[in-house]
Amino acid sequence: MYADVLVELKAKGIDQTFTYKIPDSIKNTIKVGVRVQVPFGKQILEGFVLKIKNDYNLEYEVKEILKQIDENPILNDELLELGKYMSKKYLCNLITCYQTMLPSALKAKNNFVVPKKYLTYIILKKDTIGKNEQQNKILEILRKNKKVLKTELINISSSSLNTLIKNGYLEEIKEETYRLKDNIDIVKNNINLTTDQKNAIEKINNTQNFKTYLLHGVTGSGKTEVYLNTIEEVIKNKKEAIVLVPEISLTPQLVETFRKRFGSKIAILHSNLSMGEKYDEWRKIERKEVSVVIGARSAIFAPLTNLGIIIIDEEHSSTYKQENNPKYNTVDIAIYRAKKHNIPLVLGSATPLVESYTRAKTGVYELLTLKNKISNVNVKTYLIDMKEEIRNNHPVLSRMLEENIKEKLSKNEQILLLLNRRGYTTVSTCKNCGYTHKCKYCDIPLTYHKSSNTMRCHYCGYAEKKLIECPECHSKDINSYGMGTEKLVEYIENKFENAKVIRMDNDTTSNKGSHEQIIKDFENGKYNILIGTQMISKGLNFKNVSLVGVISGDSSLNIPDFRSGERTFDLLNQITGRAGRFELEGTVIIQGFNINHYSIVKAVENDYEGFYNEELNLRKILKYSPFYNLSLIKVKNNNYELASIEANKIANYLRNQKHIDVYILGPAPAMIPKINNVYELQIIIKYKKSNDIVKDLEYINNLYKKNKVNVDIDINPYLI
DNA sequence: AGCACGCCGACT
DNA sequence: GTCGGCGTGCTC
Repeated sequence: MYADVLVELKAKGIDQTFTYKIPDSIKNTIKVGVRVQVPFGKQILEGFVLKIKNDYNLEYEVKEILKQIDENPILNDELLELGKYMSKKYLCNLITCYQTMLPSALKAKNNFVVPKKYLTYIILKKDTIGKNEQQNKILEILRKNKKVLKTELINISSSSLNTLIKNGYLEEIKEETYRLKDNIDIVKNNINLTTDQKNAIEKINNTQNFKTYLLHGVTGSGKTEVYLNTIEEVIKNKKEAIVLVPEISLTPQLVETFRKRFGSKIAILHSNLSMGEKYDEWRKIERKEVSVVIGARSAIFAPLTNLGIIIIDEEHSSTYKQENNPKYNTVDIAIYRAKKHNIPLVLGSATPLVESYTRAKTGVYELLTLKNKISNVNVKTYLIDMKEEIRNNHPVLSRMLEENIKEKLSKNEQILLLLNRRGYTTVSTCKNCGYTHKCKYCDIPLTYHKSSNTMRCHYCGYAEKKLIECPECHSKDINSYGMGTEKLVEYIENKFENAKVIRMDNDTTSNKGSHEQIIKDFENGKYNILIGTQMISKGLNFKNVSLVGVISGDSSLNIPDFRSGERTFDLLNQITGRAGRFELEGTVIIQGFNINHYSIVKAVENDYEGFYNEELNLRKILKYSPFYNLSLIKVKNNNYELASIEANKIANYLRNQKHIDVYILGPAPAMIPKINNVYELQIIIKYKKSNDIVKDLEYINNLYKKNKVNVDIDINPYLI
């Protein structure tokens, strides 16, 4: 017998299986989907068994499998097939697809030890009479209990314990344990549902076949309650659910709600878990100990075999698109799995993607709308034109925002300030010759970080010392412009003497648990102003917050990306929802230079439909989705000339195909033209019908598999 | 990915 | 002559 094995190497040239002989010792145990260890050239590698067969057609003798690693398949039939689908759809190696579906502990990787955690117990092997008081105490405990944690007995006397073990009366046994313990009291919630909620729940629960619902409801309209109710029904029918959220650590409050409702029936997968913790959660799923999996993007691959529903919360979030290979879109995968299981897929959002809302309007999805449940609290929103304020010598805080901060501080109420830029200053320039301090690997301006006294690149992470003099003209007159969160904190602390400010951005939340700590401290009133990047706009509900200020509400509009309008609308809509969610009267003040843009105006008016119509119109004129598909080809090399030559060849090839309704843009330098010393050129393809273009892309992808110029294709990218 | 092979320049 | 630089190709 022989096996086709897909080895762990992810080089573009090795996207194929290799045949090995199955030794007699594992003939009866080997299965498709298990990992095996194989010789490969001079190395030893791990790989997945994809096929077992009786013969092979190679003119030479094949090598033998060295050993079988897993008793049971790591990849079940559904995941095996899903990997092949992804590999084809996203033009990515099969092995990379399988590896991304699995937690690190289960990926094919030779010499990687599974991080198991054991608890050591002591059992009574042969009863005896103790030689002293301590020994008798230990023996007495073991006569009452079959097995006792070793640590408990060590507390009595470690030497007596060791003696008893040494003489064979007691035995040490190790048992694998889960790292995350849940002792959760399930709270039965008898919330009165609105008519909208009841209607949505009924529709979803009565779904007999695959169907996608778009659950459209503003913040506070009770989408979570719909999720919880439909999942309860799924569990009642002995089926399972996957719930996806953009980033678990940013939505601790939502996760808490789920834990309270489903207790230990739930597995939580997120990026802050250690490798061992992830492995444990995965095993709970495999062993059918849980029926609900909640997690970020990759939780869509949870190996549940009896799915009853898939829910994707905040479906518009860009985190659902993976930026590295395989560049999959989670919604595509969810649709694939929901079809396989013939079940409903629920996409929830207050601000759906224009594409999704269009699908709902055209009947591809079914639209379920939740109207605002919370009796309209007092929230007043103001747009401030900063051009006017600068003239009045108020370049950072408008007069109105300053007044309001003063007032809320005096009333002992809390304030959120959003500034979507971290660091201290954003650009450092020589006043004498105009030299700008840039990253030597990426060619973009470095941001000064005062807390670490370094200049940092926000793209590659490179850091160096602050310039004392200009490297070009040796002038010492270096000027720093722009304002990031670090500087805003300082500014506010100087301006308001009773301000207790805490900052929340990527720099202050990199340690495990620090995010939660900041939220807790702010909630408990240790601080009265929370300054942060867009991180503070999602999912947080603070009872005492009565003022939300957006320092630069139009900054996200300046990003040259066709979704920037959508992102701005989402960001402002979200942050606006942070004020006045409870009894307090809320004020929202949005500052900007371009405050008449429809994304800002409609966000303030909380008018999704209005925003959608404007945006759709623009997408039509500019030939973007949902009217056109988009694909992005990136050509990368550390030699610009070489990259440019190949990029032009590719663009010419595509143009020569002369497909109808296809537009080829470029090649042009990518938004960040050089990252880590590698130059990037991009070609954008806009097209109506996928078939022809997909064939061309497959051809190009194959052509460049062995080329030193790296060609990277992204089907329907989020960012361009 | 890692390793052998081979072709070319620099040097004991 | 020989050592070693790395570009190229192969691994069941």
